[in-house]
Amino acid sequence: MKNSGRNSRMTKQRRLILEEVRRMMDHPTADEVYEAVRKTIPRISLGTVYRNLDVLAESGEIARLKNSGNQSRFDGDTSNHYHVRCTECGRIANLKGVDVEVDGLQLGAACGFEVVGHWLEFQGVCPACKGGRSLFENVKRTN
Amino acid sequence: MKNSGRNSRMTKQRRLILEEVRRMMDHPTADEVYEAVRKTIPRISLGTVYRNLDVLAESGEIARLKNSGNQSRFDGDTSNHYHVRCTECGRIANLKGVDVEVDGLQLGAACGFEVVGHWLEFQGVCPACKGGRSLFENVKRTN
DNA sequence: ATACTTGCAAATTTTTTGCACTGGA
DNA sequence: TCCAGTGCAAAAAATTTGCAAGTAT
Repeated sequence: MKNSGRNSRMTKQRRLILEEVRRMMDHPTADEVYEAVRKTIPRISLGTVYRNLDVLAESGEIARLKNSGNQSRFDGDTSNHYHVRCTECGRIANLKGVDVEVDGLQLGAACGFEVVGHWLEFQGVCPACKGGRSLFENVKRTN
Repeated sequence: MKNSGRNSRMTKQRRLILEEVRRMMDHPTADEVYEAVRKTIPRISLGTVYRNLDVLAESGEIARLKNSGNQSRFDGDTSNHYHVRCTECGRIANLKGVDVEVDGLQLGAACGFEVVGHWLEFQGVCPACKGGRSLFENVKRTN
């Protein structure tokens, strides 16, 4: 909806932000992206990061994750996959090789909407949070 | 996690907030709930509304919806159902009678998490946004 | 050259919190 | 009675925006 009909320019800020979001596999927040890109462009502003994350999400080059908190998280991997979120620490992991068949027409008949997509996310307890004595105690915890 | 092991009291503010969220079928934001309860308790504070929405969501009496924007929305209907969100106007509708079978163990094996639940939401275009000339032109638009 | 983009700062929006007082169980 | 809950106000957190200067195309 934003930026419609206009040209967009690949500035070095935008390119770096895109690269960083793609490199960071932990679904970073805007602030985490800001901290990351600052290492390369120290004078970049947080506003620029927000503006570019919006543009990139709008154009589909990155994905904005849904969340029940108040901080957006982004994913540089836009290939078809779902996520699992740890209910204990909030960590998000990718879940590939799983898909849900959606009969859009049937759903549309049920609700009156023209269904164009869906969002599926799982909740669970990650290996690190399952307990110190588990088989997964060697998994690094980031918080 | 919050309020664990302690007593909670059903004050008239908390009861009213719960009633209003249950009555409002349009998945209101905290501010919309505030405006609604103010008609009955004019001196209630926004902080109280936030605190109670948190408590009620924590105890499972209402649900906090996931979203990709920056304002939490709540649902007073905690029965098992999914949502459809309009990509044009943001309106959210309930979708009952649809369910997804989740093989938690198989998923767990795929990602290492102990899967305990899931969130599924559909995106679509609502009747009112499908266009003025559609069969749905008589559906009320709220924005 | 044009107009999209940036850095900076200020402003907005949304949510949280400290504190003294109140009231539910 | 007693401590969770409230109103109020201030603060914090998250995001957006106005503007003059910079830069991709």
